[in-house]
Amino acid sequence: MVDDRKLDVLRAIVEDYVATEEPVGSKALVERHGLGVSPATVRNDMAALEDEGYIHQPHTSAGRVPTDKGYRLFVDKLATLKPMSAAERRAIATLLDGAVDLDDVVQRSVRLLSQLTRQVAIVQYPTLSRSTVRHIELVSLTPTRVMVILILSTGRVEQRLVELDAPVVDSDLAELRVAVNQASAGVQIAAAAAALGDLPDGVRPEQADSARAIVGVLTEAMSDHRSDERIAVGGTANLARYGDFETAVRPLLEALEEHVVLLKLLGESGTDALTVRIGHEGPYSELAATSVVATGYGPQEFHLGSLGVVGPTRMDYPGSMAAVRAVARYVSRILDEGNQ
Amino acid sequence: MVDDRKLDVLRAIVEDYVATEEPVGSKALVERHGLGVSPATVRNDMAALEDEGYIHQPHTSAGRVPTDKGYRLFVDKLATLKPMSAAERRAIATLLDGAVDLDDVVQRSVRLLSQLTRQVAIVQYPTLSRSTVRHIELVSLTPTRVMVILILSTGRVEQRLVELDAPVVDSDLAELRVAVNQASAGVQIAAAAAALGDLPDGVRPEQADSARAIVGVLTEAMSDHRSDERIAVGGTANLARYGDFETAVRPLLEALEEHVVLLKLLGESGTDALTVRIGHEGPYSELAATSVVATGYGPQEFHLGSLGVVGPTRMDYPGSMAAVRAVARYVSRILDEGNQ
DNA sequence: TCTTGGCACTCCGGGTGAACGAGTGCCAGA
DNA sequence: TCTGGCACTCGTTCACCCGGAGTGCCAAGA
Repeated sequence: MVDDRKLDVLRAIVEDYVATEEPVGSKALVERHGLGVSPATVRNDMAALEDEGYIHQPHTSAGRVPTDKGYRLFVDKLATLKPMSAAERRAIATLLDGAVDLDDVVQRSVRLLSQLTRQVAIVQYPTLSRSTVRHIELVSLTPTRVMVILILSTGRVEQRLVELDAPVVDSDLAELRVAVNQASAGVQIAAAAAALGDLPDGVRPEQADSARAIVGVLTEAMSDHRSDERIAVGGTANLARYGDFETAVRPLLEALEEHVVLLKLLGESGTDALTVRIGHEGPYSELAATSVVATGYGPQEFHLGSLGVVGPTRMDYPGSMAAVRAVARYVSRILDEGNQ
Repeated sequence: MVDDRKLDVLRAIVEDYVATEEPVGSKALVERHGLGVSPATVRNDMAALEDEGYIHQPHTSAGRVPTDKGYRLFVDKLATLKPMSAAERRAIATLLDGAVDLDDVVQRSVRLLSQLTRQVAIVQYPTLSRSTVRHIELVSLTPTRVMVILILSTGRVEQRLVELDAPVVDSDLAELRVAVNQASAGVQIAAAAAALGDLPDGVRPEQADSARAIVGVLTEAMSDHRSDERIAVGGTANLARYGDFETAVRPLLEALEEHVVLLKLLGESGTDALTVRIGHEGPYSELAATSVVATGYGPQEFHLGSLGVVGPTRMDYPGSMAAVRAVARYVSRILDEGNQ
């Protein structure tokens, strides 16, 4: 049974442990929180909580430390998101409003998130796959060299250089430009890639080769999932605050190098809900000592990417959750504005 | 006086200390290197080297450790660049040749450099300021919205969105496109920005407002030094190998967050020479325990940016220097090819 | 004059053991 | 059901000691 006072005790343990980084004992607990009972009573509750697996004793006659299960209960039942202060809201607004392009939005978000939470922040660039084609531009640099520029609805711009076997004149290029834009403007990129594939058959035979080369590059750029894997990381210096280097810092540092790992951590779930993954709940056993607070972002239920923070299981969940949600909302709003 | 044998002793001390990370004593020295003299002789030499400030004793009755001055002498006089192995050369070639665009070149270079040296690698993106304008493209998205795309000789592409007060028809836009390209194509961007500034006066009055808006955005993009400060960092996980967290790892981790600091570390000197900055020789007293091996890159004496590695003063200088130089050369070559 | 073996000395690092104290579990009484 | 008391556990800290690596110096040899 989990009665109210035991929950209070658990909450107090989590809060104290997060603050002090040291196992917390019964006496300190009643002193620092106003639970109106004696240490002995708290001890009984602690024993019960330990039986049920919510807390754990590093060794006999040490204080208690929350287990992953304990944090989970705390997050699910006990934590109320810390509201952002007015100053923090202002900081978010002014910093993000100053962004000049998509890259800048992402860079600033990472920085912001890591400063707000004093944790390591990760932000996934908006994925290509869900966005639509806004415009395609063909620029002839020399008669046999064409720069292909693909502009997407998220504001992302991809450019590729194409070498043609035969020279192409400007008027032909203009025709092609119209054709590719007709085939793909406003269309989701998977569909656009398919539509473009058929295009070379429809053009005049003299143009077919050039068209094929250009369309080839375009479809490749559209299906290039390399850019789906792009991720920005910030706040690594916050790792310095962690105590145990070997079990907590080193594996995380290694994980941060591997963007594939980070993507998995963020959870490609595609859901926009705020999710908290605690210690062993995550996919990597080496990262059993770290938790992830993440959420999707994107205008109106439209999942473009994820962002979040990673840190030790002993982290300030209410604060991190609030910050992650606030930043995600703001980023979503900005992307929406740029899209109208 | 610094005779030959003393130099040999210094070299041996540096090599051993770098390998073992422990102060090296006279006995171990004669055993591991084939200096044909007795420990006692070596001790005399060590005492002399210490008097001259090249090595240092952490405490009485400990072995010797090179000082910054000692490393400096080692790098200047004693180190011969370790030639890259065939496998390493191949790895550089295949990895970098696979890059699809400028961003990719930079990303791959960081990765490569950090793997080759097992250190933290930093690569500066090619600066705008030294490059020339290859092409400017104006794309009308809606009648009052124009996407301005600036393509530079380095392959960098900058895009900006412009909101016009009055709608502009496609033929006018085409005229403008010709005008801006005539004014700036092939010109270094500082000069191009100046030339563009006069352009709005020369166009038909109806177009003047649109021209002003577009030129404004262009010149802003050209003089935007934000992108000059872009830097890629990789191999942070290699920090985990360092011993002393507080003095070596933490300050470096903090520095890595500050791209301005990194730029200063790389040395905006503008020179293409391979430079080694050892410990206190650098601009930051907090980083007295770290060294930087860096060089500029760019096609034929044309400095586009810098790249290098940072690590503890106790690092493998010959190996790092060779790797940095090899990668810089390869990157330069690739940028040159893309530029023809 | 340089090199070498010998020797006394220094000092770090690791290991041991005792005192301490924080924290616990349990029990009896309110 | 809560509380105060009490015996017990066990990690932490400190002093202390000892071994070993390494040194500086000296006197003798090349």
